[in-house]
Amino acid sequence: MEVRVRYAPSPTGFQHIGGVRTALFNYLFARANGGAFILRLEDTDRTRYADEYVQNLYDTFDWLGFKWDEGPDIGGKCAPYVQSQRFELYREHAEKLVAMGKAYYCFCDEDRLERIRKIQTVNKMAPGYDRHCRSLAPDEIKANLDAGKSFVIRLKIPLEGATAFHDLLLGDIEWKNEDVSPDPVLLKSDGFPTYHLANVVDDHFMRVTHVLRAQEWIPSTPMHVVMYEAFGWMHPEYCHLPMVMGSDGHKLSKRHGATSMNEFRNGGYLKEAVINYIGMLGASYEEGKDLFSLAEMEMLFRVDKLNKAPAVFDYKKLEWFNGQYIRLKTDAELYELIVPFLEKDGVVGHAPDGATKALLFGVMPLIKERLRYLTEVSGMVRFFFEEPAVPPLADLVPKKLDVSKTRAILARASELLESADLSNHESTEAAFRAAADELGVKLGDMLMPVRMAVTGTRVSPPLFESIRILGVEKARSRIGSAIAAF
RNA sequence: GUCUCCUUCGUCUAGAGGUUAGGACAGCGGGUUUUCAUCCCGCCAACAGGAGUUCGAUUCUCCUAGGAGAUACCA
Repeated sequence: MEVRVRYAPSPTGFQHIGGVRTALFNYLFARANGGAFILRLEDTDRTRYADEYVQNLYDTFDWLGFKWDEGPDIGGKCAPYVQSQRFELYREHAEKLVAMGKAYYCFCDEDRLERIRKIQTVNKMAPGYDRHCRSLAPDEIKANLDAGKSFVIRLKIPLEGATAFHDLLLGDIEWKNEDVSPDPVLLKSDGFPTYHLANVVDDHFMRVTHVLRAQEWIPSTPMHVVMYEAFGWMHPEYCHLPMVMGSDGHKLSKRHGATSMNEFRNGGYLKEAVINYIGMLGASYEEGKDLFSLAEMEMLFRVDKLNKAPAVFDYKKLEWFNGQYIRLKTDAELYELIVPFLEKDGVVGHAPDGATKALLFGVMPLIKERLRYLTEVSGMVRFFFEEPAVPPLADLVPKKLDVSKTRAILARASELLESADLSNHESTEAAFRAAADELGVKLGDMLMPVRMAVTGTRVSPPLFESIRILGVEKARSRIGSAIAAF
C-alpha cells in the first residue's frame, strides 16, 4: 500500500519551528518510503483565520524548498485540500454518526457550560462536559430542532472500557474511556467541524496511512480512534513526535526567542542550516556526522531513529550550523544570499551594477569565514561603500602608544601603501613588519590605527586585502583624514 | 487535581547485559594569526533515586521522584 502522509496546518498564525519540523518529518517519511506528502489546510477556526497566514505558509515552504505531491495549490486525486471547501462533507458525516447513535445533538449554551465548569473547579472535579444532552428524549430533541435552537454535535465516548492504539514511536498506549475527553464537539454551532472531526474524515478520504504529529496530540488520539470505530473505518498508523521546548523546558514560544520562520529568514539564517538543525532535533542519523542535506535525510529518515523525549531548542547550535553552511557556499551563491540584506540596509542600491558586483565578489572570501548570520554582512562591508567617520583619537591610538607615535605610524603606513604591491601578501606584510620594527612598535599596533582609519572599526576583514579592494587612493585619503584630525 | 507520555554531560545525541560511557554545540585553556573570525589541539562535563532479575546492570522489570503535555464550540 502506498504510504501517504500529510502536513495539516491551521492558518491561524505564522509558520513556526514546531510546525515546520512536523512538516519536515512527514516529508522525510514520505520520501524515505516512496510515498506521497500531502498539504492540507485546516481552516476551520474562523475566528483566528487570516489570509496572510495562508500566504505565509506558501512563502515559508517555498523558501525552504519543500514540495508536496498533493495540495491546495497543485490539486491531487483527493481535492479539494482546503477544509472550508469540504464543509458539507463534515456536516454530512456528523449527521451520519447521530443517525447511527454514535453522536448526539447538544443544545447546551455557553452559559451552562460556563456554570458546570465553575462548579467542577470549585469541587476540584475534572473539568469537562457533563453529558447532559446525551440522554435527551427524542421528542425533546425534535422540539429544540424545530424551535431553531442552536446546537452542536457531540461524539459519544463509551462510558466504560478502554481505548488503545499503537504508536510507531511510543508503543502501545491505552486510555480508560472515562479519562477520554467526555463527548467532544464534532460540529460547532456555526456549522464548521472541529479539528477532530475534519481531521478524521479527511485522513480517511485522503487515504492517509500514517499520522506523524507532535506529542501534544496524544490525549486526543483516543477520541479519534473512537470516531474511526464509530464510522467503521480503519484508523491510520500513529507516530507522535517529540516536542520542541525552550531553554526553560516549556513548549517553545515567542518568549524564548525567534520561533516563526519569518524571523529566521529575516534574521539571516540559511534554510539549509534550519532544515539540518530541525531534522536533527530529537533524532540522529549517523554517529560522528552533523551536516546532512535535505536529500541525505530523505534517504536516511526512519522513525526508529527518533528520540522519545522532548528536545530543547538550542539557538547556539543553530548558529553553528548557520556558520557552517555559509562557509560551504560558493562565492556566487553567497553573493546572491547577501545582496537582499545589503539592499535592505541601504549599503547598495537595488540591482547592484557591475562594479558593485565585482567589488562584492572580491569581498566574498574575506567575509565568508566571518559571518554567522547573513544580517552581519552590512556591518562588515559598509566601509567599502561609505566613508567611515573619522575615528575619535581615543580609538585611534593603540594602548601604550601616544599621539605622536600614532601619527608617525599612519604617515609611514600611507607612504608604504603608495608603493606596496597589495596583491602580494608576503611582501606587503614584510614591508609593514620592517616599518613597525623601525618605529619600535608591534605589527599589530602598527596596523590597528590604519584599520581604524580605513574601515572605521577595530574589527574588520583582513586589512591588506580590504585596502586592495577598496583602492589604495581611498585608503590613503582616509588615513590622511585621520592624521588631519590630530 | 486527573490522565498520558518522557528521563545518558549545561544542550542535541551515540551506545551495549561486561566500554576508560563515544560524538557535536556551548563553556574553559592553548596553538596559528595584522583585528575579528576561520582552522587545529586539549580540558571540563552525564547514565535521576530505590528495589528486583543476573556472576554482572546505565542497559531488562517494578516503584518513587522529577519534567512535559492534555484537560475548549483552538488546532
